[in-house]
Amino acid sequence: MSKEQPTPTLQDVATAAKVSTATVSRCLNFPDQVKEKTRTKVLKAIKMLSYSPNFGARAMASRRTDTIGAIIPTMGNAIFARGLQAFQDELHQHGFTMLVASTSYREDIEEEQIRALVGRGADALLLIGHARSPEVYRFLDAQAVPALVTWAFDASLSRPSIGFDNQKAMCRMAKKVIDLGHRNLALVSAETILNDRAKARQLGIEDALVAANLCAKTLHIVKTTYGIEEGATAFEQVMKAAPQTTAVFCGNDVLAVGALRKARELGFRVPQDVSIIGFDDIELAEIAYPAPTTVHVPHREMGRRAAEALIKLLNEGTQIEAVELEASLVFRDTLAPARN
Amino acid sequence: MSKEQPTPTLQDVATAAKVSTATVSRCLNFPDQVKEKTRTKVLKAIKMLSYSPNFGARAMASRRTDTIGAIIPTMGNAIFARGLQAFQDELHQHGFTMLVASTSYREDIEEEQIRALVGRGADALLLIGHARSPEVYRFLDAQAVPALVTWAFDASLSRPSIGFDNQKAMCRMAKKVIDLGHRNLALVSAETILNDRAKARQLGIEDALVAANLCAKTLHIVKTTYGIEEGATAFEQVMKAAPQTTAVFCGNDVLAVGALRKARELGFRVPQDVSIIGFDDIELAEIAYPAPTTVHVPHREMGRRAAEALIKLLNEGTQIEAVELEASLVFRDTLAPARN
DNA sequence: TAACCAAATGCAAGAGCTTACATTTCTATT
DNA sequence: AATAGAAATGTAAGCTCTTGCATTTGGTTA
Repeated sequence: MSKEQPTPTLQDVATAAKVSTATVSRCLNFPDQVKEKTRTKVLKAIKMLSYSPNFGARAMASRRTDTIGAIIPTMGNAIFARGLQAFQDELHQHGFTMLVASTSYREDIEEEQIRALVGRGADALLLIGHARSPEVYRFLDAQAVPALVTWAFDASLSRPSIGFDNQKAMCRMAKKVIDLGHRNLALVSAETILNDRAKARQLGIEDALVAANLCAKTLHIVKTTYGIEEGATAFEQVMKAAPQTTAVFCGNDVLAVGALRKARELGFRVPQDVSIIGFDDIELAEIAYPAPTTVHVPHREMGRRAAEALIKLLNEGTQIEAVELEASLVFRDTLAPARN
Repeated sequence: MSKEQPTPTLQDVATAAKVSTATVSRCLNFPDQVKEKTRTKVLKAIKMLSYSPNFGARAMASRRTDTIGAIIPTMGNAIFARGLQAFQDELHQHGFTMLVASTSYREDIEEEQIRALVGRGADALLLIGHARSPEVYRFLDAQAVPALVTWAFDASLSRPSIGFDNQKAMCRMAKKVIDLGHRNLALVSAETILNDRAKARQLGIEDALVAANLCAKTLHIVKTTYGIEEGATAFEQVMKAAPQTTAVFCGNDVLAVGALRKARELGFRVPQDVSIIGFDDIELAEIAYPAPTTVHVPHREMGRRAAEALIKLLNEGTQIEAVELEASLVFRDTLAPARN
């Protein structure tokens, strides 16, 4: 290890600049409280020693970190990336830092990461979806760390969320599909136990079926994990188990793109033989061929607004107010009237 | 603000459990040094108070954080995501935490992020590419924070890196392309000033040209920023400015996919009219149509190895040894012999 | 020139944890 | 039953900063 020469501290800088630690500290935090000449001296010492403040000590002494944590299911794809980037940009502009952690869609890891970020002094947290154990929320309350839920919106919950109504959006899409004559619907979905967005999307389709006087039970559901390959496999399963299917909904675009590829491989013409519908409208969707019909999620807007709300809360104590954004339907080339 | 009830501290737990703070601390860090009965008592108090250790304080007292920082250009796409995920998985298995920050390919932000992560107590850093100012390296040295470079490999540099030789890999690919009769090559590339990977890839093509007794100057280069749309636009520019081009290299798959789409839109048949070659072999490449020929980068392997090396360095003081991995050429459907 | 006041700086008390060392409590041995 | 030695627990110093309050400096004014 190279821990020989200890890293320089505030004290070292103070000594080198022949001032007190308080002055150095003020130099860093409130530059205009210190005289030009002193400041120059201190800055020189800092540069000379390559000093960098110890964040932990600072956080402890000042009781704030200007850090906001974001905990997302995965960074392995673009679903959250775009919104997160917007979130980060907004934070950065206001002098906040973002810390990201991912959970691989696992509840235990999420809890671990929440604790890790809180322990690291995150002043607030960005969370995806509402579904998590009450204990986690209790913990957040005990630590007095505000948490904002995004990628979902549910006015019935007391926790504020900034997002859109997954169920309503998917229901609208499903109604269109049903209008086009489709009666044998299938859904390739992520596990819905811990994923309220996936669950809501499923319910949305079922709502549409019921609204059209069809039986919700007729929706053929295949659960799978996340990934293009998984989407492909699931599509094959669907068509094997329910060959009469004319429209396959996918819980997200990644699955949809996999399904699309497999459809082509299996010789299905899309959309003539079978329609495929995605969700999210991520970059992937732009380049898939044929271009997938999907539900556009206002990622950037969501990220930006979430950051805005959190910053306001932290700086001014303004309570977060829930915001429902609109998801829109994007009709491209993978949806057509049902065959025959 | 809800900062009224202060968050519980070690001391609070100690009081609640009627033991000393030392015992609580040991309960958390060396559970088997404390008697079963005491531990139960303490754990109960912890749960009751929803206590969570303050990371900063712990780091300060114990002088280590078990945290490794990763600084990548962007999380907006899959290029770094996969390798990072592998990196993270490996770290997690060994009890380390990863902190990610992104730079939007900007040098000033990178420096800021390096300071932020070091300040936050990262025990080590993962960096992408070699290109950065000597001052940054001086800073890292002064702070005694080891940094490992990946996504690039250059044996001539003293800093160890774990990656592959971008130049060599691209050169191999370019040779194949030239062998297929292509003489009018173009390259759509990211800005190369601050991006040594992009630069190396360009040099690789030029090497191949020279090796084939062609003039390196004949390579028509269009610089652009990152993105599918940007790739599309750049492709159009290329074909407008140099219509005789028969093979378009792209600095990465994202650009390639954009180029591919635009080619289709403009009525070019790929690969009959024009060949398009990507780099990275990310997920995107799997679903693009036609499937792009590209250079496969061993992302996961790179991430895993980097984590391994860093952990060994931190735990055992073993110096990092540079590792050159092999990138492989993946021939798919967007490369064919030059027309006429 | 004395007196006053604001601006600049210094002093020292924490902030929440770990850990070396000291002390107490058990267990096992005689 | 007494006691050595191990195991468990406690005490308190120290990690690096920030900040309220005290002190010094220096410029104005009378």
